[in-house]
Amino acid sequence: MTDKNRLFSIGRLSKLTGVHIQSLRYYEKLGILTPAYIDPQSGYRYYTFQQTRIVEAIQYCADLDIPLKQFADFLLEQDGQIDYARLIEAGIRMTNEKMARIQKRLSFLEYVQKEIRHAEDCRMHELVRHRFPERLCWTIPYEGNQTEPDFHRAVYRMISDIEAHGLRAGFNNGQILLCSGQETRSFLFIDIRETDVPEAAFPQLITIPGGDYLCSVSRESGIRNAPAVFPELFRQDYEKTVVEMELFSERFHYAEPVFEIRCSLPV
Amino acid sequence: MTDKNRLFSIGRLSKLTGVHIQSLRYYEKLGILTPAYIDPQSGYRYYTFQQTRIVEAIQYCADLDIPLKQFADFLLEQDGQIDYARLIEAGIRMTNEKMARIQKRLSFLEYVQKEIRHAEDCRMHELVRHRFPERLCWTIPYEGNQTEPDFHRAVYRMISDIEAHGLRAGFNNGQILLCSGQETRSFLFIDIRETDVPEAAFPQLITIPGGDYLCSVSRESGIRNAPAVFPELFRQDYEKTVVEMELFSERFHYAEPVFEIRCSLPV
DNA sequence: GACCCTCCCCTTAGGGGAGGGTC
DNA sequence: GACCCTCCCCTTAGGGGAGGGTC
Repeated sequence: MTDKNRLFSIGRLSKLTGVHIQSLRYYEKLGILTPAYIDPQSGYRYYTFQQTRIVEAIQYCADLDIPLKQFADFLLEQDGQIDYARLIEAGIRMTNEKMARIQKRLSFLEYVQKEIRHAEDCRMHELVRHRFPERLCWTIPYEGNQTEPDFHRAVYRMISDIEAHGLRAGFNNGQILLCSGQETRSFLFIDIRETDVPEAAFPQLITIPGGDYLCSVSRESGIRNAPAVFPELFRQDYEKTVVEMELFSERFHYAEPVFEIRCSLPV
Repeated sequence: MTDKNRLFSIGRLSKLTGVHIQSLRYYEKLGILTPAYIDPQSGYRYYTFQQTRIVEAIQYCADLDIPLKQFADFLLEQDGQIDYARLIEAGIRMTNEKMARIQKRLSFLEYVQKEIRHAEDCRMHELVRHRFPERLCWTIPYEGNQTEPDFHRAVYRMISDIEAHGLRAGFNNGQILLCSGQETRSFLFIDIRETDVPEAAFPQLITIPGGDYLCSVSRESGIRNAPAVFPELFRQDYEKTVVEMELFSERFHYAEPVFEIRCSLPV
């Protein structure tokens, strides 16, 4: 009935397209590639040369992580036609979106890499000068240091607060000291992931100013020792921001955290 | 024995990190996130605050499609440490590779989109002038047209030949006519995917020259009619390349293919 | 002898329960 | 009452067979 000279067996189609035989059978199962003819005796599948196009198109989808079931949307009503224009259009759109997502992750990785290099730097030298961007943080008043049992309870409470206010906690947390004249206020902080929240939205939000800081490493947590760590800076009278965080580390054991203390320089 | 105040239940860790409880249990199963403490009575899992870092790192891997089992490679021998430097380095490398792959696919999609637009153009107008890049093709001498049963057999033979010579067939195939003076040679062709193969590598390889072509659409295959399709060009005496291919189509049914015939213009 | 068939089990990174103890 | 436990079954796009007919 059918001119088998013009048809290809599944193995030949596989060779033609470079797609595995099992995949072709799987496409049939999904209903997106029906053989042109199936021998009723042997069950052998036969395909037309033109069906190579459909196989290619399916490959694009798989490559682009378009779910194959969705591929049926690109087959026009009349049997066998592919709406290439829409398929390609969707493909280009999804590819661009994916590129943007990956680009974002890449920037993040590069940011963390910078953090690591800074940490290395801090361990190598007594005092390191480094420029930091400003950072929006959620805070609560806190005295004491980061090794007391209270610290974890307070951090957990802050996280709950942040979530309760519809924000998301970031990766950085620690203590801040805001020193202006005789007055010194001490806080715990966690940075906020959203960048488009205005500082004025909640009274708990504080912006840690960007700019140059002097950094020093310590095995012990104690932000109140800042004047002893940075005597020259504390001899000068200006509004200081002091930050203490656990040092980003790929070297030291978590059970023995290392702390970094930073003090803003006069502008 | 353990100070539970400093530990987080699985639900709290889940909230802290934004990772599902099931995922955390799955990570334990894989051996990449062992709870700091498991209550022997209840089986409840407890985690330290520091383990949030490990969860984050696992998330980077999952995001980057790094197999999670491989994540163990980034945990240093001494329990609990993450080799962030290597992890980030691998992450950046893999991300860049992925970007390159996606970029390649995007260029391909854009190429196909151009093909579609050209096809549209051809259907709208009697004659279309279009510039094509040169293309390396595998050929065999062939008379007759693309609707004869011989055509498919010949195409299949060509594909086998191409594979046998270690090359890969591309998506374009059809007929070429090389007209120089009185002499006219007729071939079947399939384009070659590799771009760095020299034409001289095999006698079957022919480069279809790039440049401006006049294009016309026909419901029937018949490259030998070229003089009737392009009478003005055939009145002029220059070396012509005539190409006939199935028109790239998202409109017409495969059972009724449409053909495009192209003739190179004088330089 | 190479090709093709139909089962059937396995992979990754979890998601969605059911049924039953625990904080 | 909210939280956590252990099974158990399901997902995508196939890969790798076993055992048995077909070109």
